[in-house]
Amino acid sequence: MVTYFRRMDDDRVFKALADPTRRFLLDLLFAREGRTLGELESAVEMTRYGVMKHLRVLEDAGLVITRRSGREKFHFLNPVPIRQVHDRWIDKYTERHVAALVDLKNELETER
Amino acid sequence: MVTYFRRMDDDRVFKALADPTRRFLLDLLFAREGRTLGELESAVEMTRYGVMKHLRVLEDAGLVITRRSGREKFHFLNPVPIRQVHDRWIDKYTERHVAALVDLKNELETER
DNA sequence: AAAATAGGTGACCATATGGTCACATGTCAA
DNA sequence: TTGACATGTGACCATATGGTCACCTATTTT
Repeated sequence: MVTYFRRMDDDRVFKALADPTRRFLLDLLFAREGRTLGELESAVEMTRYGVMKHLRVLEDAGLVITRRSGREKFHFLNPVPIRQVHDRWIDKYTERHVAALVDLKNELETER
Repeated sequence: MVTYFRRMDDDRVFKALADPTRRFLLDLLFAREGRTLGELESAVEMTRYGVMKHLRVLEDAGLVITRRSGREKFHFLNPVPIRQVHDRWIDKYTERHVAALVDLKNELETER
């Protein structure tokens, strides 16, 4: 029960990952970092305000890091919180097995 | 945009992880697997129905696997979807660096 | 067979969340 | 310095989500 409350902090990370649009924004930044709001906006079927709100959520969660330059704001993906999610439920010992299993699954699925 | 829609499937995994109670249930199963509903219920301040609903969501997402025996139902943690989340935004090359960084962070924080 | 135990369903309600709009600020170019 | 560009804010609304309750089924025990 202690854990229950202590962990409430990373609520923001999981809440941020819960929305498909936000995950897609992370995908875009994963493919190529340093994008501006306008650039991201054009990739999603949504108004600028919606995208901004999503980016705000991602930034608050620490999943996206920004850097301003003049009137532009560049967005970068931060993988650290993702790794922490991983480490929460996959310990060092089982990691090898699980990773191998997932890799195998991917191979089998792409082979077809 | 293709990715955007193709990935809609794992919506369930992220939605499942979005709730603190569900994450706590995963913590409980991570600590010791094979728990029954009644056992999990007593660890959370919530009615049995709430816990059941959460377990259902976790099961639908594939994060929890169950096995019935008589009138009891045992719950087990499945780490595979967690690993898939990891692999989506952390590639093989940066994994080493990120993992080392997170480990270092943990050391520094527990040292104090 | 009756009672107790373990789990399950559908409806219901308060609140949280995603998305848009009107309006506003700061920066660059002509 | 005027206009265009890039990003920001607060209010607002429809829908999704978490939690409870009344009621129900299946299995074990006495």
